[in-house]
Amino acid sequence: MSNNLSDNVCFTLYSATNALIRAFRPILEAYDLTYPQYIVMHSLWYNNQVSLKALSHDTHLDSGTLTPIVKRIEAKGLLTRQVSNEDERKKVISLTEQGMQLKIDAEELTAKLMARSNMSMERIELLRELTLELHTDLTKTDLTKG
Amino acid sequence: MSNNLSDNVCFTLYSATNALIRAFRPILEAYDLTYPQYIVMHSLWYNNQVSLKALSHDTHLDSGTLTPIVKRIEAKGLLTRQVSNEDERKKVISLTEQGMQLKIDAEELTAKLMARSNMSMERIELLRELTLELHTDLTKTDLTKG
DNA sequence: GGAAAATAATTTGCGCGCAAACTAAATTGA
DNA sequence: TCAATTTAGTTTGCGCGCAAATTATTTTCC
Repeated sequence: MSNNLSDNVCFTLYSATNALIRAFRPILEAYDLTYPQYIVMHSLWYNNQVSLKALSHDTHLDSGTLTPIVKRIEAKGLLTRQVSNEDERKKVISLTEQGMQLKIDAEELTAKLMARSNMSMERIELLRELTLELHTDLTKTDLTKG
Repeated sequence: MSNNLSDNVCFTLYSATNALIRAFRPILEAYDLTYPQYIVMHSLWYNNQVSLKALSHDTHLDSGTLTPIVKRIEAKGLLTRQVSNEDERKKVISLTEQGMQLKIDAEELTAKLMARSNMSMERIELLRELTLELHTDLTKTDLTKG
């Protein structure tokens, strides 16, 4: 007998994510990055010189989304895209010196943001586990069996 | 010492939401609605004849986002927008007969989707509470005090 | 070896999400 | 009263997110 949007987990998840990205924006603006661009940089800081496909797998962003994001980061001079020698379909995405130097202590940045919420570490960790579980389940059942 | 994106609650939240909207898409396509459009309809099904501002408050979507969404739903013939008599700045958004008839048993639709995950009811409810808490905290601390 | 299928990345089109600028109407207050 | 301020909604510009179509390269397998 739910008649309230906030009774709906899809809606609360959706709203919380929008609020989180919104709260992240001014923090990331200091680094001239959007949140998806930050995700890509974060991925590369720990896994440099990868193909777009590998980056797509790690960031959970599809190639059609990723191509323009990577191009924009390239335009800022933080990475380069070169055709692979072994396989000319592939592009090797590599951080520039500037891109490596931008490496932000990622945990600190997240911690800084999450400190704005009054949630305990335990509840934040619980949220992380639940959303990870949901994502895994939803992408597993993409066999359109439902 | 996190070096993995999935260790980051922001990322897991972001990915889970994208996956959820993606999974919702084919289900909502049968009703010719996007997820944000569905949110607006859901709000109106339980709270008809409201201003854009009231709709904005209920859906957590800002007016600049809402105006084009509402216009698109209007184009489908599911609602009307009329200038208010009392206050000519305001618009009264009202469901049409067709819009009311579209009313989907909202809980069933969400349940149908969440059934695709293997999460228990308890964990889904926990996720709802945590995301609701996070949203509340983040919008409360928008006093740019951080 | 070469046609067919698979794979990697790009492009196109559309609908958000939102900050910022704008228009128009209502309210405030000297 | 009427100028200044506030409020409601729209518009603009930009960056996603993604499905679908496209291009180019590689692999498969006869």
